[in-house]
Amino acid sequence: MSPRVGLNRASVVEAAAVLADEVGLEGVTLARLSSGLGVRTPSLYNHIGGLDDLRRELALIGTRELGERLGRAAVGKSGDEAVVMLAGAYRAYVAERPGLYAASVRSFRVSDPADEERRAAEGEVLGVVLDALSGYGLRGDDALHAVRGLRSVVHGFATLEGGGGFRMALDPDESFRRLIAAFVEGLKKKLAKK
Amino acid sequence: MSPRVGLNRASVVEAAAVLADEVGLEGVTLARLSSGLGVRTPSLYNHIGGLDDLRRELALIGTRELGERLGRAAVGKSGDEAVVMLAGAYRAYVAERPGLYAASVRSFRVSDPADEERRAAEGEVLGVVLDALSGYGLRGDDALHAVRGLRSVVHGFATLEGGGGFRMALDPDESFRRLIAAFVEGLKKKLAKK
DNA sequence: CTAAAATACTAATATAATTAGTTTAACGGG
DNA sequence: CCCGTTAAACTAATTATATTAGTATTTTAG
Repeated sequence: MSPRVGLNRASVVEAAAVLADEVGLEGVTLARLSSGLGVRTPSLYNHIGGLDDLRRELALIGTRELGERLGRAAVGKSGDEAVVMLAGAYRAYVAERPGLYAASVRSFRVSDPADEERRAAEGEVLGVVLDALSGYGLRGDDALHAVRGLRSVVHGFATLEGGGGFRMALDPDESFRRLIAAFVEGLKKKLAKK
Repeated sequence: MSPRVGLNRASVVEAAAVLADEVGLEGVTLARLSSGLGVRTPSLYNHIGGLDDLRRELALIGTRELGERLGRAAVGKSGDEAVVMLAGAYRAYVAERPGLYAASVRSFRVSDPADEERRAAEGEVLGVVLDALSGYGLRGDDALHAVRGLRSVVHGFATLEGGGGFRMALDPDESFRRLIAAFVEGLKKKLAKK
């Protein structure tokens, strides 16, 4: 139809991100993507290296966006409030951009341990959470255990929720509020003593 | 080569389960499966309805096996000990049969809400966890919120761990121990008062 | 204005799922 | 024991996907 549709790497990746959020990460095929962009499939190879490259880019965007959201949510907060805000922002991001989040979760440590960009992006996220937990006086490994715990809690809840894992009848907001409250409480009690 | 290899539905599904644990759920293709079984791909259709049917079967087995493990882990226990054993058994199952667990997580509520077998299997799991939490005196919605919380915590940790989401340096057993301890502590503190 | 680079294309290959239709082994009733 | 039905394997063909190679054409740079 049209010579020169005007694609570039950024627009292709952005379209893929939208698609991922709409139909799930598994639903992102080059055929579907190219069709939506009004182009034949091989034309995408002028802008991306292939499906793996595209997925890596989605993962990177997902991790970075998550880091930004968390950073903004925690700014100026400390202690329990910081954790609650962080958790809420994390959950909200998973709900808003499920495809990008799913891409970000596939760890580069499996696919390509030498990927420094992804390592750095994850390091950013870790830093934000460590900062938010600084008010509890945790040091070294204690802080890292706490970060793992918080991430597990929120990731677990958000992915089960997004995947339809909860029966509808019970308000998920309330479940989440209680879960975070319990974690915060346990953090203070347990990590103080051990 | 050989007429009558001697397949049946159970043996095909079992081979698929082994494959899923080895190469991941996404790696389970009918081509790979049939090749491993010494048969041409279309022959599998004599035993299963197709890839969707196979995945549903894996999900069902995963949910049921998880339920059995949890039931055995919690038997005779109560209170904190029951929760700790439950959590440990859950995490161990995810580590041992990651493919089956991944299949079980894809909720039937999305793919086929009318699937009564899967609903029942998930109900079994829920029942086991509710029983284990009975010692905390939680009733009705309070108990359901607590189950959601516990499941989120353990699912989150186990899937992040299995997906390579943790940096190697820090002992995951210790992270897990602390997380469950914190959750249990928070459960008592927070769910008593609200 | 022209040469080079970039972008889109067609054509072709390989893998995968699925359906249709065929062959043949196994098994049960006479 | 034989024959016919059933079940389990097969080949062939269709559709969808990713990917590579090679071509044409538009845009851009000098």
